[in-house]
Amino acid sequence: MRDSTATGPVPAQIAGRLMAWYDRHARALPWRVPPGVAQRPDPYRVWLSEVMLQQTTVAAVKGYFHAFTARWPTVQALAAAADDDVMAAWAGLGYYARARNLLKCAREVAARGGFPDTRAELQRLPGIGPYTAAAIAAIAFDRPEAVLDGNVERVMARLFAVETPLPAAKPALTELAAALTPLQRPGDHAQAVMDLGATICTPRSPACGICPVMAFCAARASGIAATLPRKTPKPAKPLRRGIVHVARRHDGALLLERRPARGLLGGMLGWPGSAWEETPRPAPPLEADWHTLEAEVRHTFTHFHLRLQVQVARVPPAAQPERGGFIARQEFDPQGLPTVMRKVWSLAGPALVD
DNA sequence: CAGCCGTGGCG
DNA sequence: TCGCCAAGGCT
Repeated sequence: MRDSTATGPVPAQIAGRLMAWYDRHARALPWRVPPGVAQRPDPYRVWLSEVMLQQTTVAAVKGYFHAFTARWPTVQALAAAADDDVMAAWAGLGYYARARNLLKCAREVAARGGFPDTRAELQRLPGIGPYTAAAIAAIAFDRPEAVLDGNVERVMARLFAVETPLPAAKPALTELAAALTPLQRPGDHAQAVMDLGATICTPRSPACGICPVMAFCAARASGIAATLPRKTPKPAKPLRRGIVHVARRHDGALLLERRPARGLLGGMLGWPGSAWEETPRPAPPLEADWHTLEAEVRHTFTHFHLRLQVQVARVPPAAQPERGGFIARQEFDPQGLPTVMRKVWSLAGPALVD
């Protein structure tokens, strides 16, 4: 539902310019039906791509999208997948709550016989918030819903010279985006604004000279385009430290532990170790002759920097760990680990070679 | 509702 | 090297 439409002369002109530009310059993307093709995209592929694209770049998503759609071509297939297989397939993409919610959502959708086709119903599903619900409704079901993501926020802030910093400006930007959304081809309009933000109206050094709506842009007119949108400064990231333990049994098996379902790296496999805090206390998963590696692993999460000390040990076949379990060398695939754990393996693996 | 939640690329 | 940023959602 919108409280306004693109009926005013200026919004209609802007939307028209955007659509004409999109018809000529739309990027070819694996989940996208090109403009002008009279065919609705598969809601499953729209949903999957939109969830993967949450706070994630197109380049990072492409490979995962191909892997998922090849292995699970339908929402029914994904709904029937094993949890651990989906988590391992998602490994490296980040924000692992998305993968957990993806499975929950797939199972709800499969059980009800398909995706709902309205924004309100879509938003009741796990992992689908205001943005994703609007995007699926507009792109897959041709509903005139306005999407508001980081790209749209930036384009609206500049077009209409909104100087209020985010997140306070969000309601105003939402209204502007809704006022610009046309009743015809709302899905293409949404993708046009996002494409514009991704390729021309970029965060730094926007290419205003080739922008299809330059003539309408208030920020461009006053020379402040590159300074918008304003944002309230974020606090600095603190440094946390940790100690991880990589145990290799004589038969090659490796000691791994599945992390708690919620929280950081929730539900993912990892190496056992200490908590990550200012001054961690060692927490070896079993008694062994631990050897500390010289190099540390450095990694940055959303809200803190991490430095990990890595300890390795070879342990006898009868070793009984207090936490985690041994995984046979042949079943171990570092690609199924989150990136920080892959970094640990890249140091520990060579140190444990026979 | 503000804090939590990954990762990689870029300037 | 470092901070910013990306097709946000959950609690």
